[in-house]
Amino acid sequence: MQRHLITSAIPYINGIKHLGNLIGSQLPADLYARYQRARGNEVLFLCATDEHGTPAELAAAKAGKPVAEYCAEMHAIQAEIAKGFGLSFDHFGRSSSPQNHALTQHFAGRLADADLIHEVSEQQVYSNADGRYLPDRYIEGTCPNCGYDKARGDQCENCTKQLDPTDLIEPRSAISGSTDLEVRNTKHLYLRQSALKDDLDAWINSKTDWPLLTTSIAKKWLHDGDGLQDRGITRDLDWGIPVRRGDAEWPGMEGKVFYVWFDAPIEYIACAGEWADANGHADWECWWRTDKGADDVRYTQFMGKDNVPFHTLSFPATLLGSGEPWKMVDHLKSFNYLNYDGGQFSTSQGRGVFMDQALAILPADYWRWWLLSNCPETSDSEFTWELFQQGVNKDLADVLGNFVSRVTKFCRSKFGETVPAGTSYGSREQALIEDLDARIARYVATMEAMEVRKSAQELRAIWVAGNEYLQACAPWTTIKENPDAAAMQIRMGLNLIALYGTLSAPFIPDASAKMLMAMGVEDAEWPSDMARTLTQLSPEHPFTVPENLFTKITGEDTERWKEQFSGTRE
RNA sequence: GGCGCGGUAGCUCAGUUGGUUAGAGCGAUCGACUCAUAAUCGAUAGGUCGGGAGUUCAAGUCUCCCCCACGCCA
Repeated sequence: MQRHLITSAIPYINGIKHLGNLIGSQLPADLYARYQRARGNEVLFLCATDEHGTPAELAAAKAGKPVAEYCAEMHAIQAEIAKGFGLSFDHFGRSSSPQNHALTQHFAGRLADADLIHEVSEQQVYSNADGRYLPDRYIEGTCPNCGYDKARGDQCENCTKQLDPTDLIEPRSAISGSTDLEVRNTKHLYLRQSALKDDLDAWINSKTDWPLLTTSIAKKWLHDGDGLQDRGITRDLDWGIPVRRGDAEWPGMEGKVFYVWFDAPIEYIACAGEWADANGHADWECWWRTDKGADDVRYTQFMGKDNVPFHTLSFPATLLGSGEPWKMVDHLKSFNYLNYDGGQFSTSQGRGVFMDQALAILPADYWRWWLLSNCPETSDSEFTWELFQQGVNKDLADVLGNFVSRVTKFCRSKFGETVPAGTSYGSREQALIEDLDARIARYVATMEAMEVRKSAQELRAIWVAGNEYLQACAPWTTIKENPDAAAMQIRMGLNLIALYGTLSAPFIPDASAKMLMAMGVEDAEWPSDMARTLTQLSPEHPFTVPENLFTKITGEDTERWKEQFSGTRE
């Protein structure tokens, strides 16, 4: 039995994520986790909300709530929606957890001991009216590059130029609007990533089987220009993990917190601690410390391409720099972007379909199937309502749903609601068994390789094989001449439904559960021997005719949704 | 401006280390079937693989130049 540690990039707390976020990490991670569990492997699948930083504070202020309260509420909402999509996290944690506080401070202490952290004096804008520093998005003003008058301290949303707060023309506080600002000197901690450049380079170069997208981004950051740059890991904010050196105070750092990018990936580890505490497991380090049992763990991370630098460089720098035997990622699967109807999905602009809206109009399986079978693996991919309608109707309703329907209804009307006996399997059935053995071997190979689109194609081909079989043996004709042969053919059909229920579960868990329940299969085993699997439902075994598994999406539906989602949210 | 990923049938995409007549699904057309969610199954049509030059016995697949789209950075 293998042990799989699987993490999905942790979504930011300030609002509900859109379908692009979903397919960019959480959904493929869930596919892989469900598949590995189905294969009988031990899986720890972790995700969390990323709760610190300026956007969380601003969103809380906008909602008129204390930031801690806001985050707790948003976490609960995101957790509920994740459940709605069937995301099978073993734990959905929070980067604001006490476990992450302790661990983040621990890492900072270790890094400081290793002389990998240094102090830098820099200029920051202080607001006299607000009585605080104004980092990043807390300050607004006119962009020196394009003249946009609502540019933020970290970036101009209009021309996308990266800015420093001191660059802004006519700066003002984003909190109070006050222009009573002054520039002060303040000290911040920097992680000396540059000192770890060679270690990181060697580590990346050892990953020869990683996607090109992943390694090329990492190598670019390592070698471009002056090479890997040191990064500030502290901020002048109230909301965050207080800067401490392990258990000790950090002189000169009073009132400061760690910057969100530093503590967020550490939450992958802390989340295991949260999981252990929540479930009464004493031992979470067996998943994360190679000196405590994690040396046989295979660790896979899933994320969108924008997250690759943090996962290939910054977080590994934290782990390597600590000098402790932490488990490093074995495989990093990254994704491109899903576009919405010719443009981008956008959280800040409210453009596209958001997770709660998606669940309000259709069940999770519809989205899971379409998103996974069209997931942006090799390049950006496109969501349009027409493509969505086409894919769902053809694949789910016509190929799979209708197969279940035609087999079960034919059986009920001709033989009743128990599996008919009939003759033994003949040469046509033998050929089907061999064909399915080969197809499932390919399905397994692509799933192991995390080739999501190809896996979906193989699975679909397995569904089609059922229709081909049925069409070829035509039990509705056979029954007139040879009822026993027709009974056998339908027995095969029912067994195929049970097989599909097992194989399809990673993609469409709800429909799969319905198939298995209708066939009266209690605990489905992954098929290793097709001849045995396709006789698991023996004569006399009772079954039920399920409701149609999938309802088709109509042209009126897509017209309505296109209209409904054409504007921006809120 | 620099860098990155792409540009393959109407649409969405596969094409391993260069090697027989370039593949799949959808859509289209025709046919079969009638158990089923007007579903299914089969067949056919459709591409000078963005453009040009080069290397090679042989290039969608390697090299160079150019064009286009997207992204990141300055």
